[in-house]
Amino acid sequence: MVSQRGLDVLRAIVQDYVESREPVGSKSIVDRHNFGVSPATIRNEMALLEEENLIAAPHTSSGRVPTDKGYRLFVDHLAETKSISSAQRQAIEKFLDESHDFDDLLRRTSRLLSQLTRQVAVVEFPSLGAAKVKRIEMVNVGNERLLCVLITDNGRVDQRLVECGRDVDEAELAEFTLRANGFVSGRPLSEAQSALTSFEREFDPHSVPVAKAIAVVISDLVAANRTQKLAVSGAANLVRTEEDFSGNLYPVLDAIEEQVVLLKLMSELVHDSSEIAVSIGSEHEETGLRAASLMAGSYSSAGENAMVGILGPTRMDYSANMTAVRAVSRYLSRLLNS
Amino acid sequence: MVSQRGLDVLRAIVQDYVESREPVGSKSIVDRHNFGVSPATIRNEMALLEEENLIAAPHTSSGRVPTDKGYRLFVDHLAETKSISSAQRQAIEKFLDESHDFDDLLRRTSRLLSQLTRQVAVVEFPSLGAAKVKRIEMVNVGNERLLCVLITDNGRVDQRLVECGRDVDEAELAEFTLRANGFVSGRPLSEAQSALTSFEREFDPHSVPVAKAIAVVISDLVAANRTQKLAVSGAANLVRTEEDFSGNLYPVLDAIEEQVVLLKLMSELVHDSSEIAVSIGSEHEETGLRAASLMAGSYSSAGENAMVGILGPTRMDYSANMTAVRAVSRYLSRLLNS
DNA sequence: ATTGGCACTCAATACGGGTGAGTGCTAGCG
DNA sequence: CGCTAGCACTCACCCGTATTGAGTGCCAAT
Repeated sequence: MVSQRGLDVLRAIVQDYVESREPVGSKSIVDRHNFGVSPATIRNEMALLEEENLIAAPHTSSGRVPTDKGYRLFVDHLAETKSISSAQRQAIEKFLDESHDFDDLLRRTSRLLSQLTRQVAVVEFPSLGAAKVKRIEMVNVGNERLLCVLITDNGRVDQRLVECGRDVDEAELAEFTLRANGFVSGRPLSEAQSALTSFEREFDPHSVPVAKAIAVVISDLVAANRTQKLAVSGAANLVRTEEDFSGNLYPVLDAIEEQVVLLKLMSELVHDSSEIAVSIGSEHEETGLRAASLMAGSYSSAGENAMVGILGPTRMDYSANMTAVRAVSRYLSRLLNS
Repeated sequence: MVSQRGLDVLRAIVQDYVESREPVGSKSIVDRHNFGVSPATIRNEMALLEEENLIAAPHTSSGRVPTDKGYRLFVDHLAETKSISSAQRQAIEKFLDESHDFDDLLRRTSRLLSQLTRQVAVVEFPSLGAAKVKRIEMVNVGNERLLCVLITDNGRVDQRLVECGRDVDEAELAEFTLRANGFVSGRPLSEAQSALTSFEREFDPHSVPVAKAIAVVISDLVAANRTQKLAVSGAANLVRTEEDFSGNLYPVLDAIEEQVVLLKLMSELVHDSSEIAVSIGSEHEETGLRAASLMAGSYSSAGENAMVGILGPTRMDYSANMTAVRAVSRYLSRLLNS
C-alpha cells in the first residue's frame, strides 16, 4: 500500500520528469520540492512505489521514471487542475469566433489546440450515423451533369455530381427528385442505402440508366457521410518530442495518416460524460502507439457528440493539456449550440 | 570543362550515393561500374568535378557526395528514363479506376504516388482562378437556414450554409436567387467578390439583413474556391529518410502542414510543358527545405492545369521517381479527360 | 594520358581510467 | 517505529589516447 507521502513523491516524480526529460533521483526531489525529509526517506518511498509498479529505473543506479500505471494514477488522482490563463482564453475566442463555416471551424479548432498544447491535435467531425435524410435536392448543372445535394436533419449538407450521359430536362429532373425523396427522406442514413435498391424500377425505360446513376451517387453520398472524418494538426510537434518516441516516429505518423486507428482509439476512450478521458501508452492495444497518450474530451453539435483531443508522448504535461483540451472542447460546444 | 568520362563518373557517384547513403570513393566506383581504368584516374576526374562544384567531400579524406548542382546536371542530362514496370502500371490503374468522386480521386492519387515513390506525395487541386460562376442555387433547408450552392462553368460545385436568423419563404428565396445570379453569374471567380458589394441595396428593408448574410457567404464561398488546396500523403516516409534531412524534419513537416509554402514552390517550378520539373535543395529559396527536392508534373482537368508531384530528400532516386510521377500524372490526365 | 606507389588526413572505433549521480542497506537516533 | 546518516556499490557518461582504415593528393614511371 502506498502512503499519502508516497503519492506526493509520485507526483513530484511525474512533474519533474515531464519537465526535465531525465530520470529523477531522490536528492533532486528534496531539493526541488520541500518535503521536510532527507533523500534516504524519499528513497524508501521510491522503493515502495517501484514495488507497486508505479515507477521504474531505466538502469540499476539511476533515477526513476513513471510507468504507464504511474501516469494513470497521476492523471486520475494527483494532477491538479490548473485554470486556463487569460491569454489562452483570448486566443481561443479570437481564433474560433472568426469562422463561419462548420468544417472550417473544426479545422481551426484543431490548429488552435495543437498550438496551445504543442502536440498533435485531433478533432473528430460529428458522426451522422443517427442523422436522418431531410431532403435530396437535384440541380441541373449542364454538360450532361446533375448535382445531387444531400441535406440531413441536423443541418449538414454534402453534394456530388451525377454523370448522366445525356441531358435531362426539368420535368424529368423534378420526377427524379420527387421519387428519390420518396425513397429516402425521413430515413436514417444507415437505412438509406438499402432503401434505394429498387429506386430505378418505377421509371420508364428511357430514364432507367440515369436513375441508376443517381441511385449510385446517393448511396455514395450517404456512405461518405457516415464514415468518420478527422481534422489533424501539428504533426510537426512530434519532431520536438522525438526522443520520447525513442526515435521511431513512423507508427505515429502512420496512425495520423490512416486516421482509422485514431478513430478507433477515440471511440474506445472510456469517456465519463463531460470529462476529459486519457489513454496512456500501453493501455491501448495499438502497439505502434505504446509511447503515445491520447487525451480527448467531447463536444456536441446539433445533438451529435464528437471528440476533440490531442496525441502526444506518454511523457506529456497532463495537467496543462487537460486544461487546454477542456477549455477548447467547452468553448466549441458553446459556440456550436448558441 | 568536364569530359564525357567525367560525366560518367558523376552519374556513378549519384547512383551509388543515392543507393548507399554514403560518400563514394574512387575505388568503389571502379569496383561497381566497369570503367576500364584505375582508381587513380577516377580520382583525377573527381578532382575536376570538385573544381566545377558538382561534387564535394564532407571532410578532407572521405569519398565524394553530389552537390545540388551535381544533382541538377544529373537530372537534366544523365538520368536515364526508365520505363514503368507492368506491376506499377497495374497498381495505378487498379487504384485510380475505382474512384468516381473527383476529390476522392485526387486523394487516391496522392496516396498512390506516395506508395510508388515512398516519398511524400503532393497533389494540387485544380485552380478555379480562371473559372467563371455558372450559377448560384439556393435551397431552404429549414431551421432558419439556407443552403447556398456555387456552380462553376468547369463543373465544380461547393456549398455553404447561410444563417438567416428567421425563416425565409419560397418567394423571397426565389428573389434572392434571381438577384444573386444577376450579380455574379457569368463572372470569373476573381471578380465575383467585388461584384457583390452592392448586392443588398435593392432589397426591401425586411430582406436586407438576410441579403447581407447571403453576400458574405457567397464571398466566402468564392474565396474558398479560389485558394488552392492540396492533398498530401506519406508524411511517414520522411522518417525513413530522416538522416537525409540531418535529423531536422521540423521545417519539412511544417511546410507540409502549411501548404502555402508547397503551393508557392510548385508554382515556381519551371515547368516545360508536359515534362517533369524538379527543384533541388538550395535551388528554391525556402531555407527550411534546403535538404529537400520537389518534383512535379502537371495534369489537366476541365481545361485547368494543376500539379502532381513528390517531396523528398535531395538524395533521392530521381530516375525512378520521375518515372512514377510521369506515369501517374499522365494517367490522371487521361482519366479526367475521357 | 594513365597508373602504381606513397605519405598524409581524419572519422570512426575501441580502450580505460575517472567522475558523479543515484541506489540499497544497515546501524543508530529521537 | 519512523527517520536519518553513512557507506559501499553500480553504472552511465565523459575524456583522453591509440588504432584502424577508407580515401585523398601528388609524383615519378610507364
